[in-house]
Amino acid sequence: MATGRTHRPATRSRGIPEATVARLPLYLRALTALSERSVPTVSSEELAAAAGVNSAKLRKDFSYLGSYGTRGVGYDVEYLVYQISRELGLTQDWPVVIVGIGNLGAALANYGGFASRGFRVAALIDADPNMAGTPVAGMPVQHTDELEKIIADNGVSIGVISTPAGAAQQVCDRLVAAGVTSILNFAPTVLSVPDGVDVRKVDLSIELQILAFHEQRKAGEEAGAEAVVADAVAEAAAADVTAAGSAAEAAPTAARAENTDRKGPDGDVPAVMPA
Amino acid sequence: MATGRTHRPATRSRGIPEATVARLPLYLRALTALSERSVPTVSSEELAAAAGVNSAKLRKDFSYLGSYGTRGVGYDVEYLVYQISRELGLTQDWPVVIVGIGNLGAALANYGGFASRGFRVAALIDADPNMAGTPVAGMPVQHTDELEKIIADNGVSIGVISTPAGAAQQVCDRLVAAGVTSILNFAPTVLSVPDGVDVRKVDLSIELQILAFHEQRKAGEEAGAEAVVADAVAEAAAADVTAAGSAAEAAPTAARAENTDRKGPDGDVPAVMPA
DNA sequence: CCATCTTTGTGCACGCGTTCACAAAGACAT
DNA sequence: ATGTCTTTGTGAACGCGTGCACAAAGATGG
Repeated sequence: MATGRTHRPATRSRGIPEATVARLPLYLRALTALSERSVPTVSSEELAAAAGVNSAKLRKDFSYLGSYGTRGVGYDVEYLVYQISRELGLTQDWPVVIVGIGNLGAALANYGGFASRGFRVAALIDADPNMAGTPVAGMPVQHTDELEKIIADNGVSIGVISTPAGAAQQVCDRLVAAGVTSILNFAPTVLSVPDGVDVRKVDLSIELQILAFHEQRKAGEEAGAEAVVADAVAEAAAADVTAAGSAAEAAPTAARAENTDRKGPDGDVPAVMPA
Repeated sequence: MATGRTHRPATRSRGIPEATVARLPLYLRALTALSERSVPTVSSEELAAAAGVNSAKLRKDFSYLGSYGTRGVGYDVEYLVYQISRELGLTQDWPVVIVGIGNLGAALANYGGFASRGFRVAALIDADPNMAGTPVAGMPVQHTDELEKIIADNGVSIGVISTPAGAAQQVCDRLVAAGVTSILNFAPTVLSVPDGVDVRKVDLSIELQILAFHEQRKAGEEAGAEAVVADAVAEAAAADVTAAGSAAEAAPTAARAENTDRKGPDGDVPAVMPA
């Protein structure tokens, strides 16, 4: 059992900060695009713009990899592509299994971004016997019973879980027992894994919820609470930060602009509301 | 404002740290599960374990929302569910459009996690005329031409982009022009948006690349790096992952269509091109 | 009503990540 | 060669996030 401990001791990596590692794929993509356009060199400023980050951050990130730039010129695109690929371990071929071939699993199987980056889908696995043999993305789906054998035969160390939440932990346990040490989890569940196994989580609904939070904040700043008329967004250059009266939202009485704006900096206290 | 400008003002949200907001959905999920099991109260320790975080962190997170706990007892599950839902803006209904109904778009349309959390798929939009009318997830796909009208009619403020990379920026521009102010982007591209618009990115291949990095590090550590010393590894079984030439080892039957050399299926060419 | 026990809420310290600003390094022109 | 100009690489400051440790608050039992 042993729940809990799902976190990573992580950052013990050889010098390279976790935040930097997370950005390397971003740089790599931008560099690949430049490479395809036969651009020979690129400055930190240009590359940073293409990757959507700060140039100083980019330079510092690269400094962890070594001094691959030339002052006064910039970075050699091809060379940098190679260095980052090597650092990320993409110069080798990573066999990957996808477990749970529903809509999402099928989407992942068809996703081109994998094959083009050193990943190879070694097998598609599903628990539904009726799916066995069905071709998805030009590859027959195999039954869960074969899981251990598939992993052993292909030397798979990375697994993708796109099953329903209820099956995720069980699948995870089997993957780990079979030798998988890195898992990308799409199921909305917290997975428990032993030390030494990395888990990364992608949760679609969480991302949306975070957006909703900001959206609500934006709407609240500008007008009342309720989703009044879907008014065309006028230039809300108001630029003020009226502390949202979120507490008052319980009583949605149209949009009261007047509504006091006392309380400047401090957070708004819920005040009432019986405990 | 031209292009560029991808940075976000970030934590300008008066009060609740961004990191905390990102965890609220996690707590909410755990609490919902408890609620369904009719658990009346929960301690920070228990809830933290269920959510996979540190209990101190959880308490601090909740402290930003207010003092909703009872010392010596814990938190009232139902009450906390309500408070977090309200804070995240999930007590209202958020109409969402999904643009790009390929494999991934279809998966998103079918994803139950949306409807159960205050999100409602208002429309599915695709540029392919042949898809128009085709039912996906019990809803007819509509053509891109209808985009502006759909957004206006439904008061949509959140858009999901699951198109190929090449079309993403264009779709994004249209969404924003039509009034969308929050975007969840699945296309492997950096989107440029004006201030006031939030963009969150979910990139499948980036996550895998990060895993590959750690995987490589693990393998390298164990094998003793480049040390020439002929170490007699007893448990060499797990080390075979490092074998670089393992590509030919499996050689699955299915011919992998065309080579991935030139242009990746995801086509990450366009990207940015300022000036 | 008091003592004890449980659990929250938070002050504080620490470390990571970000950003600024600038000296060093090299290209390039003269 | 020398000066100028561009761009890298990084020292240092700052801010955010995390986790510890503990006092305050309230429940519970006598």
